[in-house]
Amino acid sequence: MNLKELAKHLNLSPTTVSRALNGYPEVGEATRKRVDEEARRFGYRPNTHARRLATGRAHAIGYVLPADKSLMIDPLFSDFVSGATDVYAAHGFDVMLHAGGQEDEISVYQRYAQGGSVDGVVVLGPRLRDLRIEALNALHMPYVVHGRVGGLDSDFAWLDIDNYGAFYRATKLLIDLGHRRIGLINGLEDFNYAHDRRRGYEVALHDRGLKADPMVTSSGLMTEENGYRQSKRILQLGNRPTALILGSMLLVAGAMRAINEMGLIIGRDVSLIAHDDGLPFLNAQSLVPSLTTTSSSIRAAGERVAQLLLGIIIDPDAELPHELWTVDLIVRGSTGPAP
Amino acid sequence: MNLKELAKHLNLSPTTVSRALNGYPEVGEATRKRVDEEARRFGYRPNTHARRLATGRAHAIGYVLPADKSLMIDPLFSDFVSGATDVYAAHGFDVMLHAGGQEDEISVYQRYAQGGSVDGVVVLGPRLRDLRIEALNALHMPYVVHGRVGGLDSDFAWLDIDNYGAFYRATKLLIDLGHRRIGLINGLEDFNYAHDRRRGYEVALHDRGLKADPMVTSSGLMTEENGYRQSKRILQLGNRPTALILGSMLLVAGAMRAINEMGLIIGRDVSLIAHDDGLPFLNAQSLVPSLTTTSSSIRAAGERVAQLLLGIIIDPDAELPHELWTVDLIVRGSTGPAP
DNA sequence: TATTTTTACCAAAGCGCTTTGAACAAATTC
DNA sequence: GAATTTGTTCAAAGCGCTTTGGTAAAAATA
Repeated sequence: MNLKELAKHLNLSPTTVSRALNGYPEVGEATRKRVDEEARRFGYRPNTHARRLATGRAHAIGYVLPADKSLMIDPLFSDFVSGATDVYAAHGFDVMLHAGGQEDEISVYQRYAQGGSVDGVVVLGPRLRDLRIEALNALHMPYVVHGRVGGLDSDFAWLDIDNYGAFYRATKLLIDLGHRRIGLINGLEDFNYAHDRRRGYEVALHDRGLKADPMVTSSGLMTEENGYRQSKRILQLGNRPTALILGSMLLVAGAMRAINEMGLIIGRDVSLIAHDDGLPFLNAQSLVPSLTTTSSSIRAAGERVAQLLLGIIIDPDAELPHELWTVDLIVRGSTGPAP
Repeated sequence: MNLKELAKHLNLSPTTVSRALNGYPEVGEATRKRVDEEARRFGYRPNTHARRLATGRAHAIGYVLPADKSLMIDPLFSDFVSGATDVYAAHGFDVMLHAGGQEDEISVYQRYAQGGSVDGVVVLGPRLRDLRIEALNALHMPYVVHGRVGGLDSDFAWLDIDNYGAFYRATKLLIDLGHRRIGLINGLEDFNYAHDRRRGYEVALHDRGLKADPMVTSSGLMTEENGYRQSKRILQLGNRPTALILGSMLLVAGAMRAINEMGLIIGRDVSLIAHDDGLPFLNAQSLVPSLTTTSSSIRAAGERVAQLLLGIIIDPDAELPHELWTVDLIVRGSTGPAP
């Protein structure tokens, strides 16, 4: 069942039916109701591609995951996007996904732009110097960055959490508890978020007259295994830290394993603070002892990014949004006074 | 730059240019080369929607995640789909994603079908009785199920791993090692894969004259927390099992926490076998002791499902594929003789 | 040389929708 | 009562591509 058939069935022109369904004012109330009813009765849906061709709008958003599998933003992605698809669907937008392929992200963007496949994209996991931003600008493709990119002159739309502030406060909390030697098990510091976190950590130490010892920090993949390895390495040092700050719950899983294995007690021998993205499968509160965290819902961020992106697509003249979310520091049982 | 402009620039008709680019035979070698070169030079890409409207093919595949967040197939999804997008891209297909929305899956399928948005869908996480299959049949929408659905008369395309066999062999291995009381921490048994695993477990026990004690089994979300809770509950029983079989690595993370907390030694006091989907962030081999697993790459499965789906889309008359993958039982350090 | 086949190209129709410009009737204003 | 405005409707063009049904020139056949 297509528009023409529906129109013929209703004894109306396709024009009128199209307008009735799309809520244009120049159509009588009676006919509008009649059209709506029959359309529903026949289960009529306009052909997506015809509509897109006619309007010039793709009504789709692109999510392109990095080609390099080792970058591992994966475990977060499902949650990040699951909040978003509902927002898009409410506006009649689809989500197109390209994940971990051979083709690099910028090529995918070019393909999207030239084929008119999407009206905008979400940029995930921005690096310190990220070529994607300038590529997207050149393509005139609307986008919102989840995170920020340093060292760029041009303005761009972003939503980020205050990674700097979060780790600053986490470090400060530990210092206030008497810890003087604090380890950091960070994500890959090529990523802006991890870079910001380290800065927060270092500045907090410096503000209290302490200095960061590279021996007790690390930057790497946020896997359970790496959490285990790094925390073990750091806690086996002669002058071992009394506290660790970790970039993700997966790192914590590994760290707890190492700590248990070494016979140390969390919250007594070694305090732990980690960043918690609110992933449903790894709960900070239910750990024993429950975990002190810097918390921010990645799902909520995904949802909000979707709204922001729709905003700049619908009104291209609107100012580019910048949102910096403060991060909750939730003190639970894994942090205690320095031994 | 569109076809017409490119054609004018080349002093050719749009017809010829289109045919040249799409590899049709009725075009001279010299002109073909000329067209290809100029197209590349101008970065010409056919408009996706125009092509789709003209051909009647969406050149897109739909992935619809369950609306119910509690079902938690999420942590696997990124990996499952990341293997697939490359396969699709190689055939010029896009991936459309709808995740965790208010709208139930069948409604999304209807929307896809009526709007012609996708040429096929992948059905994820099939339940014991799954209404999606019949809905898709009614819509004449090609699909491949990752997993199987019981109790259906109609034939359908699927790729599944041998969950029954995997847990049968895992259980048998433990029995052979002298274990007589073996716990099972399973996924939600509303899912077919978890149902099959329990069957494998129960039949293996039965074959050796043992019977499953409901007290030492559980069926629930595959979260770290649930792994912790259930293993703790089961291991605190008066007559405690000497081995546990677990449905996922996340459950293992929780179980290890419980086991450490109770002062038990893995591989000595309690043996562990878990199913490993090969998620990059949680590595079975690197645990201490390394974990005995039933292993199957969810990424490889995702890739293969993509190939199968493309197969039945490209040739609708082809027979519906059914692939049952055997699961590797990899014996490592977490399994030992019963104490 | 005359006829058929092949090769290389093109004009035009069509995919299903939206949107522009026009038309007609009814309601309002002068 | 004539002129204008308003409210509803429609015919037709157009979005950018593919594809059908040609045609003219070149090559092969008779």
